[in-house]
Amino acid sequence: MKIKVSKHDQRMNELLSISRKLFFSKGYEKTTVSDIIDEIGIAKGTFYHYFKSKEDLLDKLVENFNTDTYSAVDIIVKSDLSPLKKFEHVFKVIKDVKTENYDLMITLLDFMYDEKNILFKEKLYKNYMRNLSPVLTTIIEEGSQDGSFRTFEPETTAEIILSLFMKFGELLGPMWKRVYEEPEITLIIELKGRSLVNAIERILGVQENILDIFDEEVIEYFKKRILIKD
Amino acid sequence: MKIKVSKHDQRMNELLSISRKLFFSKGYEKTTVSDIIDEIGIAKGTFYHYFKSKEDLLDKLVENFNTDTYSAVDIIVKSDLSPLKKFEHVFKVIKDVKTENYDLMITLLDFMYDEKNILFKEKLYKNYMRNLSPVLTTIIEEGSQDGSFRTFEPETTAEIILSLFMKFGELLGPMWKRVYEEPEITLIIELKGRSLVNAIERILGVQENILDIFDEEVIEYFKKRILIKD
DNA sequence: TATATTAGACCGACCGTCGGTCTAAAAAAT
DNA sequence: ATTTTTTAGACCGACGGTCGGTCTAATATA
Repeated sequence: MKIKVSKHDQRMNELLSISRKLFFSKGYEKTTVSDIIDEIGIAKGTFYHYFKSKEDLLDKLVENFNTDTYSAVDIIVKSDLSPLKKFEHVFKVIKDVKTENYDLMITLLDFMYDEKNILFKEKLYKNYMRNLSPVLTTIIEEGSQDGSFRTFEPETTAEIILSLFMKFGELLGPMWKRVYEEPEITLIIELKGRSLVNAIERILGVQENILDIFDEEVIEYFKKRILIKD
Repeated sequence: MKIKVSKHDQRMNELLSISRKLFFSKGYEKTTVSDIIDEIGIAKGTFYHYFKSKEDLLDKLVENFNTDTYSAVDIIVKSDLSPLKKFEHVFKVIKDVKTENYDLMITLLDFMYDEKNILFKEKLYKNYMRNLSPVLTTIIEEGSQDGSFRTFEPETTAEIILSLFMKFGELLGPMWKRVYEEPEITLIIELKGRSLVNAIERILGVQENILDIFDEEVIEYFKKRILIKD
C-alpha cells in the first residue's frame, strides 16, 4: 500500500519537475505533451493517467510552485513581529523563496513576462491572490487596530497592494533584459521601484520612506554583473 | 483605386466585426478560424489574405476596439480643463465609450474576466498602457506643477493608477454575476469601489473623497435591475 | 502455501480538430 | 490585354486527447 502510493507520488513529482523545466526553457504553449513524455520515457496514456489535461498539469504545477512560499508566510504571520515588520517580511519571503539564486530569478522573469506564457502568469497571480490576500488582510487589520496603519478598508487594500506588488515584476521585468545594453537603465528601475513602494506606503497610510520592500541587493547585483561584463 | 481600398476595408471590417461577435459569444480560443469564415461565407485563403494569423486578427481587433476611446481621450487632454477634471474625465471616457449600453458592458465583463480569453485581456491592457500612460503622465505632470497633485514621480504613478483602474474590473467583474442571487453584494461592490478610488486619491496626493471616478450610476443600474427582477 | 481476484500504473496506435499553406481560378485595375 | 489583387478550398502536419488493453504486485480466498 505505502509502496504503491509512493510510486504514484514519485512519478507525479517527476512529471511536475520535468514539465517545469521544459515550460521554463521552451514556454508553456511550445512545450508539447509529447515533449514531456519523451523526456521521461513514458507513454501518452501514462500522462493522461496522471493529469486530466495539459492545463490540469499547469494547475498542479502552480499549486506546487507556491507551497514553499505559503508555509514560509505562515510562519511570519504567526510570529509576534509588529504588523509593519510582518508586512515587510511577507513580501521579502515571496520574493526570496523564488530567488535564492539570481539566475533562476532571471529565468523566471523572462518566463513570466513572455506573452507566450500568460496562462501561467494568470494562474500564478490568482493563486497568490487566493492564498495571500486573507493573510495580508489580517496583518492590515492588526496594524489598523494598533494604529501603525491607516487604511480605508483592509480587504480591498490587501488586494490592491498584492496586485501592485505583482505589477512590480510586470513593470520592471522587461527592463532587466535591457540592462546590459543600457546600464543607465538601472537608475530608472530604481526610481520606478521606489515609486511603487511609495504608492504602497500611501495606501497603507504609513510614513513615507519607511517601508523596506524593494530590494537594493537586486539592483546591486545587476550593477555588479554589468561591471564584470565590461 | 478608391473602390478597391473601400472593398478591402469593407471585408476587413466585416471580418473584424464578425470575429468580435464570435469571440465575445464563444470565447477567443473556442472560436475557430473556420467558424469565422463559415459565418461570412468566404474561404480560408481569404482569411489569410487579410491576416497573418489568428493572433494577428486579435491584435487588429484590439487596436480597432480602442480607437474611439483614444480619440475621445485626446479631446479631453487638449481641453483647458483643470488637471483634476481631465483626470476624472479620462476615466469616465474609458468606461463610457465601452458601455453606452449596459448589456454590452456585462458581455464585456463576462468575456474579459473569463480565463479562456486572457490573451485578449492581456493585449487590451498592454494597448491601454501603451496609449494612455503617456497621456496620464502629462496630466499628472500638469497637476504636479500647479499643485493640485502631489506625486512621487509622474510616469510610474500613471502606470500604477492605470493598472489599478484595470484591476477595478478584475476585482469587481466576477461579482456582478452574483448580484442577482445575493443582492447584498452591491454593498460590497460599492465598498470595494470606494476603496479603490481612495487608493488612487492617496497615490495622486489629492484630498480624500474628492475624486469622482467610480460611477454610482452603474451601481444604481444594478439595484434597479434587481428590483425589476423581484 | 498456492491460486484467484483486483487495483491501478502503463502502453501506444489512433483520432479529430485546428491553424496554417499552396496552387490556381476569378475579379478588378491599369 | 495584361498585371495585380482577391477569392477559393483541398490539403497538410502538429497537437491534445482517447481507448482498449497489458502487466505487476498486493490482497483475498481456498
